[in-house]
Amino acid sequence: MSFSTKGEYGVRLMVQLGRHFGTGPASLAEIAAEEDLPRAYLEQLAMGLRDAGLVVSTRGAHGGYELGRPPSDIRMSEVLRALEGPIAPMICASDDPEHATLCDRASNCTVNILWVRVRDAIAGALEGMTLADLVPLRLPIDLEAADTARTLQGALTTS
Amino acid sequence: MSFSTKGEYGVRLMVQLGRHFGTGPASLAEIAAEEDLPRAYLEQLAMGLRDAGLVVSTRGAHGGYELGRPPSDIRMSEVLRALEGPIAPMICASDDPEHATLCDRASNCTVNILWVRVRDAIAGALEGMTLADLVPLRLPIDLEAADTARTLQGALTTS
DNA sequence: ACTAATCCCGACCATTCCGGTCGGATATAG
DNA sequence: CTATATCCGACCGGAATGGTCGGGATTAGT
Repeated sequence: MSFSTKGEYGVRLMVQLGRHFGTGPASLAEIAAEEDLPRAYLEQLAMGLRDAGLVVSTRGAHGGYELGRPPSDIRMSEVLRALEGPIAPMICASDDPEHATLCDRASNCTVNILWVRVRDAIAGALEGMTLADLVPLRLPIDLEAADTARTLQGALTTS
Repeated sequence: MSFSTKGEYGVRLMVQLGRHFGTGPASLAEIAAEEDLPRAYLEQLAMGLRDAGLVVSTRGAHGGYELGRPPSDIRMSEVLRALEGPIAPMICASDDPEHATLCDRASNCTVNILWVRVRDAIAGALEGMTLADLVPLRLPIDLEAADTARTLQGALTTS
């Protein structure tokens, strides 16, 4: 169970764009250096994010990418959907109705409800965070988040 | 974002074993036929589940596999960990402390908290279900589960 | 003892996916 | 005109993984 590195790199790209927010377009070369990621590969990801409307591109000299909206207005669920497609821990439990393929053995398939629950859990976690939560370098929010995570986990394991 | 088919097939295997619970060992050939899965491949999965102590094997004629514990005593988190290894949406956010590799750029990495939250959400969802929830063919519990899922989703999207 | 059924297990194959590269077209600032 | 960007399709190599094969060990029934 894991996200692809497309997701990882893409999120890191978005975070950097978040840090540059308001200062005009940032070139991919710049960001590739900051995050130590392959520039050519970031191009692919940036184009996907642009097609999803999350990012605006400016071509030519002094061009680059910038966020289309303030970071606090970008839910992480949107970001990962743009990068990795519909959230679907299993083919038969996809976000996207278009993409969902019914179990061919729907009669026997009681398993589906498991994947659906997992999917909703993931979607919920992603829905609950915005890019703004990830932009700051390290602030009190770090500890705070760790705390809430810990209490959440506690609540779950004791239930 | 998805589980491997190892997870899918393995869960279906476990569900079948759950249905055979109490009636002695079930052969893989039998289960392969019931679920229309490749028998040779199920062997690999069954052995992993056996090593994890979730199933017990009996060799020889009329042998097979059976659950080591009643279905209601088997958390789905255990099953998927046995099948797919530690729950880790990202390498830097693994369940297993052994397996976790720290971000090399821990200073910059505010992203980690995102993956940790997702991981906890997944683990929570899996922890909250047992094999017994998946065994019944289709009973009232189906509708009930669908209902709770729907309300859960509602709670999440409105939060 | 013989046989059939079954797990056990390692070696192996084939393919798909995906991270990543390259090269060139297009656009723009200076 | 040139330097700097994005843009975009074609391509590559390797890893992961779904899946197969064959043979050995073990046991039940006869």
